[in-house]
Amino acid sequence: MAKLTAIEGKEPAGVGEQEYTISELAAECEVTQRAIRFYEDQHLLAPRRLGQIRIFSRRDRVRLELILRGKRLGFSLAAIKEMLDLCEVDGDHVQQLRVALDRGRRRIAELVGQQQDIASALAELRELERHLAARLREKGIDPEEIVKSDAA
Amino acid sequence: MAKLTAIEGKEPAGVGEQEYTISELAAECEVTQRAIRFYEDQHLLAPRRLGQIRIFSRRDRVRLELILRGKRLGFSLAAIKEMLDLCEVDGDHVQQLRVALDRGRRRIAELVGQQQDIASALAELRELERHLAARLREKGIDPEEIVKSDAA
DNA sequence: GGGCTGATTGACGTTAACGTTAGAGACTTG
DNA sequence: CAAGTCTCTAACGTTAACGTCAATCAGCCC
Repeated sequence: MAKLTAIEGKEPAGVGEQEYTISELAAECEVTQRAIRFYEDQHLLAPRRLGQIRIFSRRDRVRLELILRGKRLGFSLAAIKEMLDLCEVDGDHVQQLRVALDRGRRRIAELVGQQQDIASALAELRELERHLAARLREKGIDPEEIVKSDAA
Repeated sequence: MAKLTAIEGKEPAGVGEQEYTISELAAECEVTQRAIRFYEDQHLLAPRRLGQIRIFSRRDRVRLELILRGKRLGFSLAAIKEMLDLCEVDGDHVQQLRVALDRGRRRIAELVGQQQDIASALAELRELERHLAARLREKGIDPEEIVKSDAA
């Protein structure tokens, strides 16, 4: 496990400040190491280094989890990066706060638009569903009857 | 306009059944010709041919518009194709109807999931918005004040 | 019959977000 | 000390949905 043992050795004994190797982080967050390295490449993560080896802090882990959440929400990495950077505007520069607020609002507007699009798509699909179910009933067949070979 | 003139010549005089060349269709639907050819390549469209030249019917145009709508809704071309094919299950083969119904329901489930994801993303973003706005007010600044350079 | 326009078929280029070898250190263990 | 494990960088491969030439062919105009 490389130098990690050495590191953990340096720390008194226990959890101290909880750090992770890339494999640990990958396992716990259920991503590949490749993905993690890629995020670092794209400056979404910036773990500290111990020689060559990456050491991830709790903060790094939180960031990664935010990244993954963003992905599940369908955001691009670029967008996620923007939002993360945006969240870290904790300086008291008014201009920065304003820009952040503005971007956030734009994204809200985008999402509201998407919501509406999805809603209308759902309406159409449900219409289609009713149509198909009706046609099956016409043929004296129960639409709820389970069809076999239903696996992934 | 190549053979088109010849074709229109064959038709009595006017609109007859309204057909389009690829450039006309592209212009009216605001897509590139390349995209249209690509959709044909992927079997999402199948215009008739007059020699080499593609001739699009009203039905083709409707299909294209559905494709574009699907795209706006974030569906992949594969998914769109599936749905289009699905909508055209007008044969009375029970098995087909059932499969179509099943797929439709799965997609509905997916979309409902997306809706929820977006809803929670929106909740977070609105939370962030409140936070930022509050911090600006703390500094005695009106969050609604318009920021310049607001263009695209 | 030379040129312009518009259509067609390749076929390579592009972006995003990683996957997948490949080769090479670093460290532990038998 | 050799094997095994974990890590690193480098770099090419992949999918989706077209963009962007390039070369060609067909018809119309003067």
